[in-house]
Amino acid sequence: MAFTIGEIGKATRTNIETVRYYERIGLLARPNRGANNYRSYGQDALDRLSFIRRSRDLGFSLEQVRALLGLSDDRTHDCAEVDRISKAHLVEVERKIEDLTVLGRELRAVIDSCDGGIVAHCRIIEALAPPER
Amino acid sequence: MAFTIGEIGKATRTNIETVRYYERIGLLARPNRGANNYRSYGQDALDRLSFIRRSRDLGFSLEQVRALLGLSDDRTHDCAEVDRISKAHLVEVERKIEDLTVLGRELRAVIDSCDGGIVAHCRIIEALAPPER
DNA sequence: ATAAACCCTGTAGGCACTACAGGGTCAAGA
DNA sequence: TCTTGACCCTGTAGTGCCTACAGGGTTTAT
Repeated sequence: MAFTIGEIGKATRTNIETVRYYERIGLLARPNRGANNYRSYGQDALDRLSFIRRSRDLGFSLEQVRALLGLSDDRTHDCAEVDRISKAHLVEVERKIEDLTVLGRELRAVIDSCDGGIVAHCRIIEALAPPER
Repeated sequence: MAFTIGEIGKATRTNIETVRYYERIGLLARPNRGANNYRSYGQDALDRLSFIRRSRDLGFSLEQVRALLGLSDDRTHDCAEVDRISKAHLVEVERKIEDLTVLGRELRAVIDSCDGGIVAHCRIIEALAPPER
C-alpha cells in the first residue's frame, strides 16, 4: 500500500530524479515522509504518475499534462477542453511529421548527390554552402 | 564588403543573439571590431553563417554542424565522413518520423473514442489513466 | 561488521537558443 | 543643436525536460 520512490519509479518506468523533479514543479503532491525522511507514496500517487507518464509518452508537454490532470480531477466537468487539448496536440504532431518528411526528402536528395570524391567536389558540402559566392 | 551583426543576421534570417551565441561557442570566429567596438564581418563570415543556418534547417545538431564545417575546410579530404554524418542524421530523422506516426495514430484513436460527455465518462482521460485501479 | 543498494538535499549541466538589464553609439529629423 | 529611435555592447539568467553529480544518511543482506 505504501511505496518508496524507487518502487513507483520502477512501476512507471520513471527515473527517480524525474519523480522528484515532478514534485518540485508541483505536478506531483509532496508525499508523506517516513521516520527516515524517505518519501512514502500511496496508490493515488502511483496512478497520477502513471497518468503523467502515459501522457508524456503520447507527447503532451508538461503544461498540457498539468491541464489534463486539472481537468481529470473535476469528474463532473464536461470534456470539451480535454478534447481541445488533445486535438491541438495532434495537429502539432502532424505538423512535425510533415516538417520531418520534407526535411528527410531534402536530406536524401543531398546525400544521393554525393558520389564519394574529395570534399572540394562534394555535393553535400556544396548543397549546404551558400548559393553564390 | 563589411557587415554589422544586424546585417548578417538579416541576410541569414538569424537572430542577433544567436550569432553572438555561435561566436561564444566557437562556431563563428571572433570578428574584427570597429572603433565603436561593433562587430565587423566579411563575406567569408556571412558564407559560414549561411552554411550553419542551412545545416540547422536540415536538422543537423550544432555538433554535427561543427564537424561538417571542419570537414568542409579541408578541401582535399575525401568526403566519406561527410556522407557518414549525413546518413546517420537521415536515419535519425526517419526514426523520428516513425515514432511520431505511431504516436499520432494512438492519439487519434484516443481522441476518436471521445463523444463529448463529462469528464467522468471521458474516454480520453480513461485512456490516459492507469489500466487498473 | 561491512558492503551494496537505496534514500536525502541542493546544485549544475545539456541543448539551442532567447530574453533581459544596463549600458554605449549613430543617423535622421525638428 | 538637440533629441528620438534604431542599432550595438557585455554579461547573466531563463526556457523545457530532464539528468547527473556531490556529499551525505539509512537499510538490507551476507
